[in-house]
Amino acid sequence: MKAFYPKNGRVILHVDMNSFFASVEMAYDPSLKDKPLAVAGDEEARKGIVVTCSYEARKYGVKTTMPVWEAKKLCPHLIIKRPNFDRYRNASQAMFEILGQYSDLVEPVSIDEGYLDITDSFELGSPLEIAKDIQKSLLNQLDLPCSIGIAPNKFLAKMASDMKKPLGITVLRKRDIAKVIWPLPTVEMHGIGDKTAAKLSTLHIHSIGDLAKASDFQLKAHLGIRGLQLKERANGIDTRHVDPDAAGENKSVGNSVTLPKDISNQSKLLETLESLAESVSTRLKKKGYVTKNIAITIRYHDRKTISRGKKIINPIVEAKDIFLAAKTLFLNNWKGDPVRLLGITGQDLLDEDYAYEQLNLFSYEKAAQKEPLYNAIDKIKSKYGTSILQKGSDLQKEMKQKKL
DNA sequence: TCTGGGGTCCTAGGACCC
DNA sequence: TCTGGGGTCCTAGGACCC
Repeated sequence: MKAFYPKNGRVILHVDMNSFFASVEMAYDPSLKDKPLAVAGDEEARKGIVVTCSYEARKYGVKTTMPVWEAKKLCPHLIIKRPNFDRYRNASQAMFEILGQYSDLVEPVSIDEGYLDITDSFELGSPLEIAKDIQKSLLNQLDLPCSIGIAPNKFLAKMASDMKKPLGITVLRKRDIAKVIWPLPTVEMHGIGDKTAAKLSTLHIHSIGDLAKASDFQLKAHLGIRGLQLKERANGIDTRHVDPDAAGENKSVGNSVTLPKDISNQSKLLETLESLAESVSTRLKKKGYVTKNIAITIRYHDRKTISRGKKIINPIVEAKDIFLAAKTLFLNNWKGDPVRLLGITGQDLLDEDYAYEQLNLFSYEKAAQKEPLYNAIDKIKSKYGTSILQKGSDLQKEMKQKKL
């Protein structure tokens, strides 16, 4: 096991829960076990899409994102369950608690997968022993199956966890890359989707091995710097660290709904925006953010989707403020066509604590007590008025200019 | 009979400034 | 007639992932 890995190298696990939502439903109701099960939304409300399905259902060709009517055609006795996200979040939390017992370096990637850096967990056993133990714990304690990849970096660990499902454990060493990874078509690579695969095809790059040997010049010309990064990955190079703090911070918070029917009635659409503003506000508050940028999404009858956003000087979080911003954007951009989906997203998030600090820092009372720094602030205050919280960033700029 | 909802990252063009 | 070149910020869209 010492030979497993070069000095100064790392041992990274990628833990990927198998058909997570369906597995959680089965753990919750064991009578569903060994049956073809799909978690999907309501067809009547135009949300009839398979979100996840059991391996039993996959045998019939049922796949994620497949419309329910199509899935039922392939598998007439398919059992459909509505998604229950609270249930999945709870299961996810329990899962990460278990992972945390094996390393301090756990990075959640999504609700059902995460990376562990177990380089310093050698006292718990060899990497393979640790992986087996994790898999067993998740199965025994939560009744949830997973696949695990073991590799010297994140990319290879991710590729490895994909290779045996369900309940697989795959070790992928650098020296295995040419034999195991290179024969795969490019679209199998994490980070390459249909569009990029098609583009690569026109360059006569079909397998991951082709990509690994492709010319930098050509890749850069057609895919930009991303092309060069993909080539590195294809060669098994990935220097990203497992960062336990990476998750938990949001860059944006948004909600969207597909309407049960296309709507062109303005007041009905505004009602929808209002309720979206409510949920975005609630979620921002729960996560402790305020936002400086509101964007709306409109999808039309023909699925053409546009987004329109606007930076806001004064950070907001209240539903009425979010609604006002969204409403303005909507009325400025909507020409009356039937709408299929509406969404609101807060991007450019700011910690509410930070915003609160700004309030304290610039509050008149505190400022007045401190000389001479705050004399200048006083002047700025009289210029900007009393809504200090909102003007925090402007004040900061001005203070910077005055070298305060 | 089609085609959800939550995100992240990257790019390209225009405005604006020096 | 001719009309630089960076740098930054903002906006919109696209690709990808689960």
